[in-house]
This record gives sequence, C-alpha cells and structure tokens, in this order.
Amino acid sequence: MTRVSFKAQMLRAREDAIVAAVNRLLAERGFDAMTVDAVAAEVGIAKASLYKHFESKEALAGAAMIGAVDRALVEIERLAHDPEHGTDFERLKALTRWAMREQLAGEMPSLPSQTSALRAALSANKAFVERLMQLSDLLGAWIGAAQRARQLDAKLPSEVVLYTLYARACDPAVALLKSGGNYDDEQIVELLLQACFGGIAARGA
Amino acid sequence: MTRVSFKAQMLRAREDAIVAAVNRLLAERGFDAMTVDAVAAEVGIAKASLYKHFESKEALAGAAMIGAVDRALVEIERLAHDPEHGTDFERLKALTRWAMREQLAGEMPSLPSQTSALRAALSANKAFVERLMQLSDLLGAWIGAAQRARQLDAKLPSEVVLYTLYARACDPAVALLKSGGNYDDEQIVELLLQACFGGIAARGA
DNA sequence: GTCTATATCAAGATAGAC
DNA sequence: GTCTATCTTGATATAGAC
Repeated sequence: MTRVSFKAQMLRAREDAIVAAVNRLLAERGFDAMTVDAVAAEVGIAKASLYKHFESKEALAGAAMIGAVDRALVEIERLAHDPEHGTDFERLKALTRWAMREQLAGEMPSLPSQTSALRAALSANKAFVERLMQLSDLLGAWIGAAQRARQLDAKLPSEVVLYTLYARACDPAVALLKSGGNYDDEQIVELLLQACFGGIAARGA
Repeated sequence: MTRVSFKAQMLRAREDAIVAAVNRLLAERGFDAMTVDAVAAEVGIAKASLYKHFESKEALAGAAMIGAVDRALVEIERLAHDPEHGTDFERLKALTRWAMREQLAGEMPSLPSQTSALRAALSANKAFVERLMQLSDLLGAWIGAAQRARQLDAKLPSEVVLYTLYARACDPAVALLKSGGNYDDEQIVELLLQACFGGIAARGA
C-alpha cells in the first residue's frame, strides 16, 4: 500500500537532481546571476521541462533554500546524539564548522543579501519560513543553555549570537582567505571559527 | 594659473552626483539589481548622458567602489591624528565602528560577493586595485602593531584579521539585527563590535 | 553634454507537437 | 513530461538631433 510507483520515484529523483543543481549554482553565483538556462543545462533537460516541475525561478531557489535549511536540521539532529560533542556550546561550534565546510565545498547557497529579489519571495514561502523558524528555535535553545553554562558570553543578546552565526555561514572572509591561497580548507575553517568564537582581540591578562 | 574653469567645476560636480547616486544604489540593491535607468533617474539626467561620463555600468560601479575605499582612507588619516584613539588597536576598532555606521546609513556599497559580475571588472580596474592595496597595507601595519602590543590575538595570522574586518564592513548580521527591530543603530554597532573583537564565547575564568 | 528614440540582447516564461 | 521554437520583457548601450 505504501509502495511508491516507479514513475513517482523517477519524478522524485528528477526533482532532486534539479534542486541539487540549483543549490550548486546558487552557491557559486547567487540568485541574480543564476540563469534558468544554466540550471537546465546542468540537469541536462530542456528549460520548458523545468517549468513543469517548478513554476518560476523563485520557486526553484526556494526549494534549494529549503533543502539547505533541512540539511542544517539534519546536522543538528546528528549533533544532538553525537557523544563527541557533550555540551550545547560544543554543538554550536560544531554546527558552525559544518556550515563553513559546506560553504567551502560550494554547497551552501549564500543568504539573499538584504536586497535580493529572492528575499521577498522567500518571505512569502511558507514552507521555508516554517523551517527557518524551526531552525532558529533549536539554535536559540542551544544558545540560551550555553549562556547559562557561561560558555557563551551571557552579555550578548541571544538574537545577536544567532544572527552572528547565520552570518558566518555565508561569511565572505571564507572566500577571501581561500583566494589568498595561504591556507587549506581545514585551516581556514579553524582560523575563522577561532576568530568568531574567541574574537580577534587578545584574551587573558 | 591653477584656476579651474567654471565648466570643469560643473563637470566635476555632476560626476560627483552620479557617483553618489551609484554608491547609494549599490549599497541598497547591490550591483546586479542596480539598473542604469535607476541611476539616471536618481541623478535626474538622461541615461545617454550617463554614458558620456562613464563608459559602462562596471565603470560606474568602479568609481563608486573607489570612492568608498577613499572614504576609508580619509577616515584612517583622521583616526591617525585623533588623540581620542591612542593605540592602533583602538584605531582599528574605531574604523570598524565607522564602517558599520556607514553600512547602517546606506552608504557602504556591499563588497561584490565572490561571484558577482563586478568582481572581474574590479580586478581589472587599476585605480581600484591600487587604492585597495594601499588600504590593506595601512591596516596591515596597524594589525601587526596591535598584535605586538598584545591587544589583538597574536595567534591569528594578520591576513585572517584583515579579511575578518573587511567582512564586518558588509556583515549581513547588521541588516538582520536592524530588521529584527529590537535595537537602534548605535546598539547594533556596539553589540556587533563586541561580538567581533571579543568573540561570542565567554571570557574570563 | 544633453536629450529622445531605438538598437540589441539576454533571460524568464510559454505554445504546441509528440 | 519532454522537447524545439517562440514570445515578451527589461536592461545595457548607442544613434543622431540640438
């Protein structure tokens, strides 16, 4: 009864391939510079066929953004049960590390900068907004716990920490350091993680 | 002999007005979403006239980006002689504060995200590259001095600190906090400055 | 150097056959 | 649901008169 028809499986696989292509192009070029022709070419189907699956460029991007948030939610779930990360503070750090690695791998679609045409469309996308709120709630809980445990700075409002972490997931400093060519991916991640959590000012004394 | 003709003054004023409009639109919408029509409308002249002053959209943006770097250089010069900021560490902090205020005022054109069509054009713009190197050299000197004075974390490579500060000048966290509506502009600046220099992890103990 | 009018082209979206 | 061919729009850039 729960068996899924072969046709439906094919449909699903095709749409997954489309979303994956959009995700990559979104990470590589951003929404404005991504063309629907490029998506079609990457998937290997005609542009008109794309529009049978998604009704607009905004819908394509929306599906990819939902996928990105979902991957973050999956990673959160994984970290919550990973004995290697014993505190919420460590889990927040591990999640930020994961986000930076995704960015370096070209799999993190950059957040729509304040102004992008995408922003309005995403605000109207209920599935996206709902998942983003879920993500924010989970992170907010971790942040609050880590502040009470005195591992995160309790003087910073939780909102400031949350937005700071969101911003680090698309930090241009990652690409700048990468193009500098002096550090490999893992070094970039650890250096920026240190700058984010520890700050650039000296500690101690 | 050094007198400048009235006509040349008018020309200069007109071009300054154009660059100012481009700067604002670049800050508000970014390069891709900025149209030459919008620039013309904002300045109040015909689009064809714009092209008598600048040969392309990229040239327009280049002029605005050069202007932004120049404003930073002027601010650096001012800070270097301001007795209120006695150390290079304090000057770096003050410059970052200035950049965040510019961003909130809508006067900081966002850095071309890794992929923008603008990036290639800027790399080929000698005047821009030259000024950006000048800026980087000045900041690099301040960073090195602040690290030797043990006020900036000496374990972070100077390059990491430099790129981190560049990234904070267009930090999306600024706009996120602004749209959150819980803090006024000055509070946003001070909170993010604290997160950047002090880090989000707890200090002490 | 400024204007109006237009050329040109890229890109989002659709028609209609299979 | 996939294709080829086409429509339509919006945006960069230019022609040509004044």
